[in-house]
Amino acid sequence: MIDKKIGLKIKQIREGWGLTQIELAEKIGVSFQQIQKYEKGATRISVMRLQQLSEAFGINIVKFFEEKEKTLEVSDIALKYTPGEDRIESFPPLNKQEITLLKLFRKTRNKKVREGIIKQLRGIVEMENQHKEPS
Amino acid sequence: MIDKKIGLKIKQIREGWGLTQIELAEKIGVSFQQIQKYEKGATRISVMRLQQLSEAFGINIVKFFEEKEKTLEVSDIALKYTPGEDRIESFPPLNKQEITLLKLFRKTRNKKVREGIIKQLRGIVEMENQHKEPS
DNA sequence: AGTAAATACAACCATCAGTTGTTAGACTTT
DNA sequence: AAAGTCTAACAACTGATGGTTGTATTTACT
Repeated sequence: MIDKKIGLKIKQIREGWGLTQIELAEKIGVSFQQIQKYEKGATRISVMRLQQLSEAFGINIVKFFEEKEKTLEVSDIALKYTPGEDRIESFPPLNKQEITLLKLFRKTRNKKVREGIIKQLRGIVEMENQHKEPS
Repeated sequence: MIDKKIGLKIKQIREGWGLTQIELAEKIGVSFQQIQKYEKGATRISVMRLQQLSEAFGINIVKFFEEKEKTLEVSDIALKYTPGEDRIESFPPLNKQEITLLKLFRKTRNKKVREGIIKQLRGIVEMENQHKEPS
């Protein structure tokens, strides 16, 4: 019962952080299938694991026990986001540049443009990696 | 490590409540020897057990994680990720596309690239607006 | 100092946390 | 649209350990 709640919380935070199960698993040193079990509440989570998870996420461990979502203070940034799309509750802390990026990204209502930007970024990242360490 | 801390906490609270290991054990349905292991930190404590213990004691589960009397609070959120930069905690939830964007954006270590992307986006947005409603 | 309690220590056992393997779906690329 | 890649779900297996029982100390009260 409680493991299910915690598991859901883990999943929410992980997705909010933009991590895959695999990435998270590597961070705390278990298989990604085991992460799945945690998220599903299929196995009992030990306090130790919770501790590791909280470190991986960079949050305080008690966050896992907060019942309802500590509502997010949206006010300060105030930009319209399409309220109908599926959104993820928890998210990584953003710096100012990233916020600027997101605000602009959300301003353009052109789907093609957004996809193009992402594709472009993907190409750049790939290029950087190839340049740095050719496997 | 953490199990030892928690175990000590359990012992302290139990003694504070004036319970014997046997009494506590009966309350949560394990042998008193197992309680000993918890208190010594000899076995990993599961979140479920902690939950049961918190109910037996009639306290909130997060009490087990309080370091000292000092209440540690929200401030310690995730600054370890990029120490130095100032980060903002709250932001409207991100959808999947936006998370993809952020992940890519963070992958590129090149400052010029990031600035370029933003500049480009800014231009696009401006163009869109002019095209739609010429003042 | 005897005995009844609470706690500590040890050895064993059965479960289940964690592994590997496979499959299915969601996106990208050609 | 087919092929390749990445992510997540599902299954079967196994070793570690959570949990048990048994015995030995310690503590405390008469």
